[in-house]
Amino acid sequence: MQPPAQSDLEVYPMSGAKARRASGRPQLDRESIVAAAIELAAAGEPVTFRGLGTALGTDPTAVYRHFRDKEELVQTVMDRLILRMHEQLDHDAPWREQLWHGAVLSIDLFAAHPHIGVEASVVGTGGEGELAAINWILTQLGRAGLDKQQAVRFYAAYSGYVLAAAAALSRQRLRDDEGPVSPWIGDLRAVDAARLPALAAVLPELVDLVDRDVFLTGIEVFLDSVEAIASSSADSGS
Amino acid sequence: MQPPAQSDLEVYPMSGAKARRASGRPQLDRESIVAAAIELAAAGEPVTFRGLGTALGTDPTAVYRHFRDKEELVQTVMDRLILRMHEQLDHDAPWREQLWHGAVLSIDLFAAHPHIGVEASVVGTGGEGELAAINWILTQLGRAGLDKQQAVRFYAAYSGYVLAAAAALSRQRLRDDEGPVSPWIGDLRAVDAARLPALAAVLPELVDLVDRDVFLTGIEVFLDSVEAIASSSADSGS
DNA sequence: CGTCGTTGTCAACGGTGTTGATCGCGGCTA
DNA sequence: TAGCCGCGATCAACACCGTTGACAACGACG
Repeated sequence: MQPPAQSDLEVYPMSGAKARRASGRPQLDRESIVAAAIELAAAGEPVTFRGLGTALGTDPTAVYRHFRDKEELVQTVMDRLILRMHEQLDHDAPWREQLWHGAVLSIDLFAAHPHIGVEASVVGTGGEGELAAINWILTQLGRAGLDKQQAVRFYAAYSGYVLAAAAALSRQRLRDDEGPVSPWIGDLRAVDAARLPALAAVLPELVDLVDRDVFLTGIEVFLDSVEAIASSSADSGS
Repeated sequence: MQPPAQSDLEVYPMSGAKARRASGRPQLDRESIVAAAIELAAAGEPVTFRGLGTALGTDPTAVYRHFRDKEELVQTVMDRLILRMHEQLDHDAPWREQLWHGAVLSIDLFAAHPHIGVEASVVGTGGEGELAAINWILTQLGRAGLDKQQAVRFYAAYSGYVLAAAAALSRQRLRDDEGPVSPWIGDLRAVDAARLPALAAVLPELVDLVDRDVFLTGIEVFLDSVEAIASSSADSGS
């Protein structure tokens, strides 16, 4: 985790007048590219090959020597973010606290890198971080008292929901940057109480759920249901 | 639904030699544009201004006279799809059947229009369809026995999850079109049983969860938990 | 010492959303 | 009825994006 000698980016003697070469030998590797991408995303800027190029002091297309696609790049970056989340967990805490904390960390981490976070619900990294996260979730669900079948089902629900939340929140962050908007539900003055009674009845509660809280309450719902299922199956089990 | 006189596209006498005009008067309106967009999406083709133009027999940029953005277009299309889902529901069925059916309908409808569905988890239409859907979900949750607070919380969880599922499934449909891929979890031969025991233990169950079933089981989880919460609060209530 | 693979460079392509000026038709007003 | 005027379609162009292929420099290797 200690930052390796990474600052030697433009320190080459540069024989000619033109700045064309800058290519001694190594220059780029997956690590530095991913780091630059995360930095860009953290600054709220879009992660683009050209932007990556200027950030790294190289030609944009040089990235293609280390990543086949933009998709492979984004996947790697996302996997790194998931890994960060996983590292910040307290693996000795009670299962419910861990799952809660992990969800909050994921959502906030992705929302802090919006241009990456938007893609969250739609990719699936297949990398080290994701595998570790799956294993962790399954472990906690097992500790909660779920059997294998139940754990797998709840895993799908949990991760799907968290990633969706992260994507939606990132999206919102991006929109807020380019102009203030009304809360997450479109224009709720248009709600006709006669035609949509159930909606109108809970309108104040809905407006209270802003931003991040919308999703966090969803997580609580999920954790509640884990407890409910676990205890009920424990009843029938003993 | 009957096709209106829409075939008069290039049949104008055309005073000059050039085919430039073709513009009598009406030509386009929001309705026909949305219909064309849905048709494109249903064919698995990307919804693009240029493609929309050729499909409608007009200049691509003509669409801008009826929609401010591409985003506004996509939102409108999505809202129309949600409306279709809502219309196909049996509003007299038991709440659990309705919520289940609605989830299945949503997921399948979006997956049948992949290039629109991918955006599902990330937009939020704010239109008529979405409002009707919210009202419907809240109504069913109320019938299930949840109070207002609980209903709002479960609504967030339910809709977020369904949309995420739709987006993920659409994504998968698109990928499958351009080349067969391994199942939803990346490369699971790389799983190290010693480092990731919980994952390795349920690996067969995970592989069984393919495609759409991954998400449908998640829906069941949510519905189970609705029942659990509702009955437990009914206990403490009486 | 010559060859070869790796890696950065450069120019270019095709596709995207989006904008501005232009123009023709139809409805409105004088 | 004659003339204005605005709305909607058009066309050309812009900026940006991911991606490709040919090329050049450098280290490694036989």
